[in-house]
Amino acid sequence: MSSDESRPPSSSDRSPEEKAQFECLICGDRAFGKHYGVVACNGCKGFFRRSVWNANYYSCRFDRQCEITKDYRNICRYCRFHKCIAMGMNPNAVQNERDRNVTTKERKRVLPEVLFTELRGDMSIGAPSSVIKTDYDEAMSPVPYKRLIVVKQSLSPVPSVDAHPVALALMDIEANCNRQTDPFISYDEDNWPQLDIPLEVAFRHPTIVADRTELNYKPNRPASFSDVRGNWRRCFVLYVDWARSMKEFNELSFLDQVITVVYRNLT
Amino acid sequence: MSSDESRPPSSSDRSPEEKAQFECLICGDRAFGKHYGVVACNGCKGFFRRSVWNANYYSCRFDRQCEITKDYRNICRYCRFHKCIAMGMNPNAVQNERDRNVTTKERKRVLPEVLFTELRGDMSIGAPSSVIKTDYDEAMSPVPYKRLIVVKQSLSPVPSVDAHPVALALMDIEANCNRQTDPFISYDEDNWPQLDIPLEVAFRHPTIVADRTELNYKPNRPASFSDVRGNWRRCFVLYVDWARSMKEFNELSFLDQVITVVYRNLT
DNA sequence: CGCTGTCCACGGTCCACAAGA
DNA sequence: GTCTTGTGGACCGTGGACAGC
Ligand SMILES: [Zn+2]
Ligand SMILES: [Zn+2]
Ligand SMILES: [Zn+2]
Ligand SMILES: [Zn+2]
Repeated sequence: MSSDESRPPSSSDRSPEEKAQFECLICGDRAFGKHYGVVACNGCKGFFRRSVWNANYYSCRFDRQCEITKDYRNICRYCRFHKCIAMGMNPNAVQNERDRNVTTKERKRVLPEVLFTELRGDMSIGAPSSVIKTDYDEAMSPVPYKRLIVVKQSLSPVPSVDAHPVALALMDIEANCNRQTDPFISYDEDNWPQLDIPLEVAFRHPTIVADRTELNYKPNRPASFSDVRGNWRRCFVLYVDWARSMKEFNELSFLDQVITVVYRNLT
Repeated sequence: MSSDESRPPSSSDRSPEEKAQFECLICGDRAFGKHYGVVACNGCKGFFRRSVWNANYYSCRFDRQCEITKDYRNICRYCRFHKCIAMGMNPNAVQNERDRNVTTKERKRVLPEVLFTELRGDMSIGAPSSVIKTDYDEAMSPVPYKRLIVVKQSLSPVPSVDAHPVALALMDIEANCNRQTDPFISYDEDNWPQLDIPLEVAFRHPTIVADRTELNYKPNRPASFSDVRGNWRRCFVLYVDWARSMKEFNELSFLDQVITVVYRNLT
């Protein structure tokens, strides 16, 4: 996670006067310790937690390169959240809601307890239209925590993307999803970061997984493992775009189910 | 999780690599040994200790049936603490900062041969109003450790609850205390668990002692030993409810004293 | 209202130590 | 003496509450 810092990054002193202070890796504000794996200030800590919890879709009004500093960190939530991820903040470290404390007046918060199904065995899905027919009531079985996990070493044989039904299905998806690209590409194609994030977070912030690079289905060379992984991640974003475009017609939990059906946990 | 570990539940290996792991009886998290008499994880261990120490009143926001699992164990303190008790965690094994030297025998004492009989003939207490008048400065005498002990075998003859002044006094207590019932009854009436807990803990978490079943003072049959014990436990909860309802007017220590005056330790 | 961030209570990991075996 | 076992406690990083914006 964190490379060997010259100093131990744990906030050793809680003594009131001389508490060791560090610099928030996100915004540069002063920090007193690690949060979700990263030396961060309290503001970025709370922001990250709320971002993981709340069902907000962030978008950047500018060119996705907003600089995040102490004074301007609230200008763009999209770029702030992406910097949190880029700096290594771990969404899995965000825990569940806890018991409330007695001192409060009754406050109501609706936490959508999204459950995902576990898909075992082969990834045998058809076109998206057939996926939609999946009975998701049955799929609501209590498997509490699904994650989207992408590791760098792809060891098992991976079928060619071009021949896979997923890829075939993708080609039928709406053309505007296919055409959707991002103006600013943040990931180096040969050096994708590893990911291990809750599927829900990935669904809500798909560009964490991959940038919307231009899609190209024509084969031009034998695919390497890196190619396959990159394609897979790009396809995930494409699927999410597609699913989100039907958001008006479906329940959110249902869409989560669709995503879950498509991508199974690779652990 | 270590599922197939069918070894005796003493954490034999502390060796770094293959330390034997068990499953916390409370939440299912991995555990390395017994805590307070029960195979439990470190989290439940600390939670139980703090619950016995701190002056917190837990309450369940839901229906008192919250499932306690690793991921969701912090959602309801009430149900977590009750599960600790139900699984056999022994509050007496929680030591105090002061008297640290508790013998292992004391810690491992499950439920000794100590007999409880509070409903003896000479327990002449009057109505609660008279109890309030008790000089509690005198009662403040250093009696550090009171226990509420209920064992299953009630051997000595016990007078009928209906004729006892305790029962008579209860009938004068506020009607809303009488009417207070719990939506979910967890104890099987014919199979109460034995109890041996500090009185303070019982005072703070009365539903450990008994559920708030509907009260009925009318005699309809000769009371069995089981009936008397059940009534006594139910009455204890009623008394605690009553005492707590006057919390605004009295010091907590005073209330503890009241309870202590009413129920004395027979160890 | 809704989001932000300060501040605080508490959760859980890890360790020293004490009592037995 | 060593080893096992289970304490309390320090510690850091969680979430909660609430005021401010
Ligand atoms: Zn920051
Ligand atoms: Zn931006
Ligand atoms: Zn546990
Ligand atoms: Zn509960």
